Amino acid sequence: MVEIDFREIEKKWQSLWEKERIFQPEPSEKPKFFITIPYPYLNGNLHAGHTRTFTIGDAVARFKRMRGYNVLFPMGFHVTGTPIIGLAELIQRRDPKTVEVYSKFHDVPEDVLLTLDTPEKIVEYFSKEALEAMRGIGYSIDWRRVFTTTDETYQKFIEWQFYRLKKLGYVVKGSHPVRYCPHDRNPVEDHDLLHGENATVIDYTVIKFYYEEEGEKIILPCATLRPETVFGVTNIWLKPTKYVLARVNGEKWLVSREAYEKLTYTDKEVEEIGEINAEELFGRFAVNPVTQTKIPILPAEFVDTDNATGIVMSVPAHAPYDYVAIEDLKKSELAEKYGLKEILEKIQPIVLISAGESGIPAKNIVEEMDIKDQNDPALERATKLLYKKEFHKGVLLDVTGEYSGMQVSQIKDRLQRDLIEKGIGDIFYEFSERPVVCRCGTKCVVKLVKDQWFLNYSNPEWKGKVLEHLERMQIIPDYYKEEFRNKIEWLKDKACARRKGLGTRIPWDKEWLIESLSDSTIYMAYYILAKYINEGKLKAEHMTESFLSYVLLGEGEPETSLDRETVERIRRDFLYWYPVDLRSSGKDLVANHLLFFLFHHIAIFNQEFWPRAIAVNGYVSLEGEKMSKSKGPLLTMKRAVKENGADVTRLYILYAAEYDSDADWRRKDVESLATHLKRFYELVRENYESKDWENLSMLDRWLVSRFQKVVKETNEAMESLQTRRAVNSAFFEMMADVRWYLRRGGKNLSLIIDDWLKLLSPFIPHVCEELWHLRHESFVSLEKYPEYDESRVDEEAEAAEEYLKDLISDIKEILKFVDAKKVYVSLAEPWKLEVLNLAVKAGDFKSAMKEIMKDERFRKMGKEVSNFVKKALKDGFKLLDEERIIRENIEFISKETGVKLELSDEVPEEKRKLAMPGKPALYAV
RNA sequence: GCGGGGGUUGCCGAGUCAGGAAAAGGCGCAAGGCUUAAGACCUUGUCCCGUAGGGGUCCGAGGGUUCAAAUCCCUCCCCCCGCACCA
Repeated sequence: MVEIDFREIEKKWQSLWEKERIFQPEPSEKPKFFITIPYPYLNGNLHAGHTRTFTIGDAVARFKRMRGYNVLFPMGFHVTGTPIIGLAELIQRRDPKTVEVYSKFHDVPEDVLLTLDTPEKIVEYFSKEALEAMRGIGYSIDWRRVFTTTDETYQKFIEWQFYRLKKLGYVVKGSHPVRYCPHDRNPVEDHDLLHGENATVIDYTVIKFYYEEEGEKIILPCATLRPETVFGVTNIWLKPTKYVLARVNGEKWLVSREAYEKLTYTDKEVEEIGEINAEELFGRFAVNPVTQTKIPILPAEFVDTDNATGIVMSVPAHAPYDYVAIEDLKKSELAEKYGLKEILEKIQPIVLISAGESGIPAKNIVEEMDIKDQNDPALERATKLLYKKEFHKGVLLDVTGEYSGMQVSQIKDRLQRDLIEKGIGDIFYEFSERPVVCRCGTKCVVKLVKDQWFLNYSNPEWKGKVLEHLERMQIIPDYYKEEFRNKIEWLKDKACARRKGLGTRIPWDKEWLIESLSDSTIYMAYYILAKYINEGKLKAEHMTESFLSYVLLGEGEPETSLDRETVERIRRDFLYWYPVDLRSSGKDLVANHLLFFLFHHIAIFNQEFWPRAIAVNGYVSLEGEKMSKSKGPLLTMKRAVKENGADVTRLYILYAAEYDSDADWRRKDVESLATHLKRFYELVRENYESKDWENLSMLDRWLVSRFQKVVKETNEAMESLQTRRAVNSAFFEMMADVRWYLRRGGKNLSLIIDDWLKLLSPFIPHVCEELWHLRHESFVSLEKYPEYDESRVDEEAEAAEEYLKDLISDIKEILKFVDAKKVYVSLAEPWKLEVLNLAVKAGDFKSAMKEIMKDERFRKMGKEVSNFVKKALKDGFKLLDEERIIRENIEFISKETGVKLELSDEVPEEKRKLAMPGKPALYAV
């Protein structure tokens, strides 16, 4: 095979597409299709993951364009947030790991890398690289609309958006808990942690038990994850150690030393005013603020002063720990020491939850598991088991008063709210697992960030609208709709302001920056403005609030220095292009960006401009290994294209996996795919001649018919974004048929080549363009995509060819066992047509089988008959002229099998009996 | 734990919704052809048994429904992803 320089072909067509501006759409009478892919974040080079998502998008864009749509496919660059700043700092410091990863995996030459010591230089470098990479792989992007999220004009757009959201009441103030390092005085992200990456922040309900000292309430803030058990509290546990007495928001609280430290990071005002040894309190009584009952304060070693407040309420009926601790205490000398004997005798567990068992649940499980004392490790398991059971199956009993009859699983939030409203409850944030340690070695705490700006995603009305619109949308693959539904319901308010990073300031509160996912929600509309901005017509000073409200929402009058004609043109562009018809993205964005994308569109735009469809695709691994931007391994888009060529890279990534399943990039497979593409190239070049539609042979009709089925399959697959299925059909399966056609002596391959090139051009546009131009002047990229033409389907030709294949394979099978020179062929006896006639009469498979199975003869070979009938019906059974097929192809069969063939009755009786229509008897001698 | 997805031949993966020849297609491997040779290319084979186109096994495990189950129903096991304020 001749060497083909794919890179040269690719560059040639890329520059011609560019020169002829064929991917720069303007509004027209044609129906539009607006497809967007999330813009990449530029803290590195585009990699195989981007390659997958973007190539899927490009294939769809090209497909839709050829299907007659006016397609807009734009791209921008995302640089807002902290990682680029972090990277600049690492480069300044010449951090060895960073230098290694960026030179080795991101392919940035080391000397160049070291100059990228400011965020601006990083953005400039990587945006140039990204642009080259995307051009080099042949994406049909309209580059007139490119932008960067730090552009002044973009910031105007974001400011407008946030004013809008604020006006709608969707930006609110609040506080929220973050993981925080007291030493660095900063919130800590996952990669800043030494330990505890898996720790989450959980909210304990604090219930303000109290006792009185000289007429003043001293609050014992009990922290619990099960506030409903407050109705079953029999006592309070303190560790026999020193506690801190503190003034907390005006109240006097007793908490552990650790808890006091933690409180100083919350939004509460705290001040230490003394120290109390818990021992002084043992035997004294406190009041349960919910039930008003008096309960004793008792010692327990199992109390962890580093967990929440360090004060625990005891519910022996439902908490195995509490039950066992009371039993232990009865036997311990501590009871004697603190004079608790009498008190302990009186303690009776109070059952308040029914999960369908009798007696005291904690006692039952402790006895069942034979737990001896509070040091028994099985206690942990017992607690989990009981908790789980009661959470899922438990119902609250009458002792819980107004909550009686509620399910345990439903109670927590409501009770927490009620308690806080009554002034007897609070929240204490704590890590789910400890310790959580910062890279600097300091133990992290939960810090409550005050007066933070939030996007109010929990707003039920907003949520409701999003959920409702979701039902109208197309989600690909469809099972992701359920995932979206769940995530929308789960979404809580999101802090949308930051102290640090690149981006836009909150226009009414300039000390805050808008968080980087919050500024990337409706920017698809900005692509429409970007064209005018890049032309130099639209400038930041033109972009007043009223201008943006006018062109994007059609509201009011535009007060702007921009000329009216341009304003109107922008408005018309928006009306034409919006809404987004398809947003195609990696699945990592489902639980964040794609949700925000929906929420913000629904908040800001009129319903007719809400997104129509979302598609989700999976990740890419390298030789089975997970990719990592910051650690490697990584394969850049540029390198993939440089080593394999654009079309091979595209074809591979589209074919490697379907939908959200993950694709694996395997060098060997990619290389072998290159040979397929070369074979295709040669095949077309050698056979691309004028075609003869006049005298079609049966074989030609077969080829044309098979191609129609491929066209149908490919179209269907692309409509649902199944690129793997599409490539498999359009490329691989068609190749197999073409090979058979040529082997059978077909001479008229050109019958399908024009359409075949069109069919493949969304996947491998450069090669297709090159081949297409052997006989045409136009761009294949702009041709009309082939459509299924049923009139060209020829079931008879297909059945005949199938018959031939079967016959050859049968003969070969026999020849494995018999060393013969000649094969006699004898056709089936006519009565066997009965089955077929019955089947054809019945029409569909089910009733056919019912009818046929009534006959004992056929029933005996039920399976065979069923298979036979199925096939006959599926292929639109034609009574084949078997004799003619054999006679016409007798030489081909001989050539394929290496034996002589003869139609003859010399086949022995017992073999002739076995013959079926479509399956003649054979006799080899 | 909650939610979503999945378990098919040496590997990747179709087939499951609408039960009816399991294994399309790709990779890998093997044989033959072509070639000075290698590569590429073409052909064939690749669950087991079989000196006549056949038979058997089989779709994570176990039950059930049916003339017929990878597919429908029940029970169980295992794997992946998300659970956030980070792009």
